[in-house]
Order: sequence, then C-alpha cells, then structure tokens
Amino acid sequence: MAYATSRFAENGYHPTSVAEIVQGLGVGKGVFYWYFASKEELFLEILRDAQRQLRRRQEAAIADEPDPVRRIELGIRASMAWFDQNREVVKLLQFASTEERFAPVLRRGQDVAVADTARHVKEGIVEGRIRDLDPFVLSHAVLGVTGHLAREFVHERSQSVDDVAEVAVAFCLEGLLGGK
Amino acid sequence: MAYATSRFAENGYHPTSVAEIVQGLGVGKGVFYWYFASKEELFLEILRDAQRQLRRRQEAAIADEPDPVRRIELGIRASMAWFDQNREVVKLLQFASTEERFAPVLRRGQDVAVADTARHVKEGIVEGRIRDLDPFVLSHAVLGVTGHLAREFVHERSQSVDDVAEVAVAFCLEGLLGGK
DNA sequence: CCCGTTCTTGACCGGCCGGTCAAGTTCTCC
DNA sequence: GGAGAACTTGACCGGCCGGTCAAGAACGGG
Repeated sequence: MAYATSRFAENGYHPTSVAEIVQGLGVGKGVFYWYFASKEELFLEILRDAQRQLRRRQEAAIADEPDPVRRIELGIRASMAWFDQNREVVKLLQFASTEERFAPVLRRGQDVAVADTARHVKEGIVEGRIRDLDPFVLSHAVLGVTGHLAREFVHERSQSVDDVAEVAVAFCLEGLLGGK
Repeated sequence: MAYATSRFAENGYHPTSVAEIVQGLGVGKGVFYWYFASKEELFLEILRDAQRQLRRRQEAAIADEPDPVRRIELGIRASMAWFDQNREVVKLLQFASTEERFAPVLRRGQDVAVADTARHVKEGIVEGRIRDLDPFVLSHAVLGVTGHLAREFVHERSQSVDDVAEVAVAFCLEGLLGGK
C-alpha cells in the first residue's frame, strides 16, 4: 500500500496501472486481487487510512488542552506537521476530491475533522472570545488556510513547517489586520 | 471547448475519452485533431482560458479602488463570484494541480494572481494597516480560504455566494478572534 | 469552372488496461 | 503426511483509448 501510494502520488491515479504496481513490488497480479477487490478499493483504503491517521494525530496533539482557542492552534500545527510528513497522501486526498466516486469517503472524513474544530469554535463563541459567525464556515476556513499553505509553502517551496504553521496560526486567529 | 470542459468536470480528465467528446459534439475525430494537437493541449487551453478570465474579472472589480485593504476585499468577492459561475472550471483547476504535467501552466497563473494580491498586502503593510508578515504567505492564505469556502459552501452546499463571501472577508481581515 | 487550401469524416492501428483464472505452491492443523 | 485452505503466479481476455490517415467535401480566389 505504501508503494501504491507513492506511485499514485507521482503518476496520478489513472495513469498508474495495476501492472505497474505489482511489477514494482515484484509480485504477480493475482496477489493484488487477492487482497483488494479492485484498484479503486485499494485507493479508497489508502484514503481511509490517511484520514484515520490524521485524526489520531490531531487528537493526540489536542489531548488535554482546556482552552478552545489553544486547541484550534494545536490542531493547525498538528495538521501542518502531518501534511509535511505525508506529502504523497495529501496529493492523493486532493486528487480524490476531484472525482465524484471518491467524494463520499472523503466527505465523511472531512466532516469529522471539521466537526471537531467546530466544537472548539463553538466553545470559543460561547466564551465570547471568537466572533459570532457560523462555526462550520469558520472551521472550513481554518482547514482551507492550513491545507493551502502546507501545499504551497511546505510542499512546493520546502519552507520550514514551523514558520509556515506560525503564520497560519496568526492569520487564522487575527486575520490580516489584527495582532498589533 | 465548453462541452469538453463539462465532460472533464463531470467524468474526470482521464476517464473522458476524445471519442466521447467528439461524439457528444456530433463531429468526427479528425476535426478534434485539426484544432488541437492532443487531448492534453485542449485541457491546457481550457486552463489558460480560465486563468485569463478570472484575472480579468478581478482586475475589473478592483479597477479604481484606492484603498489596498478594500482592494483585497473586492478581490475576494470577485473571485468568489467567479468560482460560483464557473464550477466546472474550478474542478478542473483543482484536478490540474494534482498532475505534475499541468503544474507549470497552473503555477504561472497562480503566481500572477498571488503577486497581484501581494502588492496590495505590501501597500497595507507600508501603511501600517496590515501586520508585518510575509505578503506572499498572507496572499496565499487569502486565496486558500476563498477557494476552499467556495468549493465547500457555494459548490457543495449551494449556499448564497454573498453570505459566504461575507464570512470569507471577515475571516481574512480579522481572523477568528477579531471584529467586535 | 477549376484547382489548391481548408476542413471533416470515421475506419483503423498499436498498445495498454483492469480484471480473470487455471494452475500451481505454501501453510496449517489434525 | 495428507488434505484442504490460504496464497501466488502470469498468460490471457475483451475492450477501450489516443492518435493517424486516406478519402473526400466545402470553400474561395482567379
């Protein structure tokens, strides 16, 4: 599955043939279809796995932080770190979002992640520390910033994860204008 | 090209065959290869066209607004409106960013757009109205928020463009914490 | 009215692709 | 040690795909 992930990420899902995967692995085609029902099923498995991993990572990072705003910040940093260490998978997730047939799986995972963040946002709103806007939209905004900055600066431009995460947090919390 | 765009957006680039496109158009295959060197070339043409359109739209919206911060805001609203009216193309742009071979064209267009925004951000920093962080990172952050919110709420959840744009602007300018 | 250019057709080609399957080989448990 | 389950092989299949091309049709200037 690791090898398939890197092939898919490098060549794209469609241009990567099952023959190519099994050949690179030095096994026969039969063994592929023994473990996976189809090429699509393998891809979905990779997707589900990735989402599970990311979620665990976020939960671990947030663990026992009581402050909702700090929790959001830790979530951003944890996501950024995971994006950094799983570039290939990030590419696959992005590709998956462009194909209707992968949407359901993707959607489920993203909804879970957003719901997590939204909970903290809601808490923040109740505490009067976060402005009273739709928590789901705000969560998605955070997710959008984090993902995009990770792809553009950590992946493409190889900038330091911490530096990018720093700016991402600053931007998400106080926008362009805030923060002295 | 319009028909091809909708086929690509609905079925994906790879799964859509040239035969399918020309059949849907009621023409022979030869006419396709008379006007386009290859399937890939057609796709690139669509991409370039889209980027040109979006850029024109943004420039028109910003036109003669002197305030850099207002310019950024108008840019966000214009982008959001364009994303709303060009869902198919947005999908294609997103797909293109996952395939190495389309990256160069995509990159060039995005760099131009980001450079535009970054100019306004820089002005804002000079005026002391925007915090002193890397203007390119901030511009990408704005772009990330706008694109993601458009896809998630305008495209997927069919929410009103204006409402989403409103939140996007609020978030970009003042983040989660700011704004009363 | 004719001839060269532009444009159009669709059968065809070589090649690849996802998936199957008959034929093994290896493992496991009695 | 034997029998059945678990696993592995790779040739093979039907089908599709991007792209070519010989054969025209339509057009346009002289």
